[in-house]
Amino acid sequence: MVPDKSDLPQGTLDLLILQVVAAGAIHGYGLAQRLQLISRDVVQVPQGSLYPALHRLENRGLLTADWKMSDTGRESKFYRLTPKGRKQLKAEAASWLRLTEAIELILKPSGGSR
Amino acid sequence: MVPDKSDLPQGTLDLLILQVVAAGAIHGYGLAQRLQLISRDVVQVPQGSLYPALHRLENRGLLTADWKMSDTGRESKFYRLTPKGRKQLKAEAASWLRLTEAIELILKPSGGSR
DNA sequence: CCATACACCTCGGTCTTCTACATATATCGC
DNA sequence: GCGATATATGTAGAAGACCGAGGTGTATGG
Repeated sequence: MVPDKSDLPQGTLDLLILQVVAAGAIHGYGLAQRLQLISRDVVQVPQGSLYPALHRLENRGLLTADWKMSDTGRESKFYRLTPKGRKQLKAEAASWLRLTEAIELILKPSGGSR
Repeated sequence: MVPDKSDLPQGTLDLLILQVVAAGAIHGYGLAQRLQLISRDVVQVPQGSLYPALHRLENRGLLTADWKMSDTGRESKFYRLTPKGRKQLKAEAASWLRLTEAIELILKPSGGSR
């Protein structure tokens, strides 16, 4: 029994999507499964969050998509990173790291500078 | 020159406030300064986020406040944790840890189980 | 007396996220 | 053949968090 699924803070979903898509073209449904698998059920993306997020990223020019047959014989939309998306992924990953380190400083009091 | 201030993902502000208040009664203005100091300018809480957040936490019964003189001679509202707030802090800190670990798994591909 | 730092507050817009609903195809068991 | 389930996509509406901009007032230093 996994503790509980935690809702994602805003912005992090974009980062996770970009990261998974960076590993290879994938369709939305599979992406959600993959996130859940890798995170050991901690990250569970509801469809009502997933698809709007994908459309946002596509509209912002970070992803491109084309319809193909999935290996189950159904039509699905495969997403790939654009160069702009790759750049954005880099920026967001760095930003995430900077933020988590800062929060770590606050959560674990140590050398509280002065 | 610090890279750039990053906007806080929703929910994390509550966690940070609870954590700082847990270290001792403090007023809003000082709390914002303290967060900025400890995080080395990464976390900068605008007042338009700060005060609504404090009111939310107070309404939810996680904080209590009373007016006192600050050491500069002005009236200010000093916040303290309630028992409920302490419990909530624990829960949110654990949740944050679980989430960051899960995201780490996604961001740094390694043993991607199967 | 004026600017700055301290200290509080609200309003309105923007954005994300989630719940719920809606649609369609392939496959498996019966 | 038929119904249930898994696959796969999507929209609509509501809730909520965050932030920019604005507003109030006091103390202090020049």
